[in-house]
Amino acid sequence: MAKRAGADTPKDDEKRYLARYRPGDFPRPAVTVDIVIFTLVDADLKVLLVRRNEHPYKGRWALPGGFVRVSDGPEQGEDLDAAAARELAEETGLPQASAYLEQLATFGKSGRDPRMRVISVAYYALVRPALVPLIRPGGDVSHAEWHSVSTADSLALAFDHQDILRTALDRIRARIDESPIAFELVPQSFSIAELRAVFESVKGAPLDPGNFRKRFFRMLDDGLVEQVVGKRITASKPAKVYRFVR
Amino acid sequence: MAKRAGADTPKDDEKRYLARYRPGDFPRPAVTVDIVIFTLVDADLKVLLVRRNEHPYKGRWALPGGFVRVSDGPEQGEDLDAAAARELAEETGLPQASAYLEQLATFGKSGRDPRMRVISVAYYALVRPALVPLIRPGGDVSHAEWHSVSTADSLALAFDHQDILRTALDRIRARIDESPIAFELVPQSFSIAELRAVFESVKGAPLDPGNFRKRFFRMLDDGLVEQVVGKRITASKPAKVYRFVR
DNA sequence: CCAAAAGTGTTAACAGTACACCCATGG
DNA sequence: CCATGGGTGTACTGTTAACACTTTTGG
Repeated sequence: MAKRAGADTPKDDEKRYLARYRPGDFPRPAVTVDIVIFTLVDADLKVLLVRRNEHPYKGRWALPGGFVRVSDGPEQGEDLDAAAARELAEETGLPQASAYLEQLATFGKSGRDPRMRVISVAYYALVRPALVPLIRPGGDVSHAEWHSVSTADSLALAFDHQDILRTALDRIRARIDESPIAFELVPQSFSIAELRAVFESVKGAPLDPGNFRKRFFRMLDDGLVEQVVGKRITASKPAKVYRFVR
Repeated sequence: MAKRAGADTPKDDEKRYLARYRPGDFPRPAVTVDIVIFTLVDADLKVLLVRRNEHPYKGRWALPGGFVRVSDGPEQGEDLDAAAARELAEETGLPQASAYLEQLATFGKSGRDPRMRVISVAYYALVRPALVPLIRPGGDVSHAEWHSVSTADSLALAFDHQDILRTALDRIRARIDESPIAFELVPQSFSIAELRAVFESVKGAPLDPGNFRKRFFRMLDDGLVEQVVGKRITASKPAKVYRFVR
């Protein structure tokens, strides 16, 4: 292992190896991102679906999604998260980073797309109700529509999108009690009742207003939320409004 | 839309479309599965790492893994879960389905493999301590070794495997309180103290024996575990043994 | 007998649930 | 003035955490 003049350093060795390297000709799957986009309209949890106007599953409702742009060159293409953010922006017309976006799971059963082997990395997104009117379906989408999650179950979605939707629902139902995702479905400032409506819609069950209030005040004590000036006009007594901290 | 004789049914339409379809020549990423294999040795949580003997990251420790076998033909290749199970079996020499295996997350940052664009679907596996002596690293693995998770943090793993390992640790630490994965790291029949050791190793903190016992008895009441005949010989008073139900 | 770990019991604090009730407001 | 929903209080229950204690074994 003595060093010869002009000999290999480990770095040289690696450089030569990588320069010689040619991506193998093993077959590769196509990789897509599919996004389960949720919002709340009239205290009802909705998911954005697009109608397919090409085979397979022509005419069926499907989750918005698209291919991940990659390359084997020195620029290897977009990150997975970036691909999801781009698809979300393209399909909704919303500006980048205006919605909460998180990876859900990856679906790669053979045969899930009859055309070719496709592996889909699924994400879920939460869009504030205030942004919903801004949504202008763009890109290659012919027709996008909000569906109530309760009716979307009986809709015979394309591919395995039923599985993906169910997984996303399970995920947000489990996560809403543990993480602050509920604040992604209310306006920047909100009343306690509005936040409760988010929980009720996601959980699909009514909550006791008094008990929820106590739970909310613990969040206040913990500094998770703080009161802001203003009142929310309701059908009865006006309510105080709060905002999520950081 | 009137039906002509011998005209297109929607099915014919779809068949013709699919027959004409040729997978696009869009570049595709390589897709691998990487597995974070955990076990418990002497009440210490271990992870199985392999030493790379090729560039890039030659000489570094890495998670076991390999390419997903796919094709665009009518047989599209193995499911993702099957690929993970196969890799697990190949790398450890254990029979199929002898360990708990679950998808973790998908890692697809551009540049994570300098050779080409690689998207890795990560899984984690839990291997019962009793099976550890049976492990005979096979396949393309030159050298595999159990590392304590505490020391593996400071090991400069290959690729982004440090991220993957940390994600796996976060996952099992969160899941051990919510799901019965703890029983996957203990012999078929076990004492309360042995189960407690699993929790302590995963959480990385000691638990009060008395309080853990009460928690365990709730599991007994719920029918989650049941007592079996026999006793566990310990350094002191022999302990009753139990098994996980279903 | 002694150390060690199995096994038992007690207490306080806290979170979740059910439910009764008051209060301010718009109609 | 009354229905509505915001806002408040209370009693009960179950869970968790801290900790003191007894019992049974091996050495």
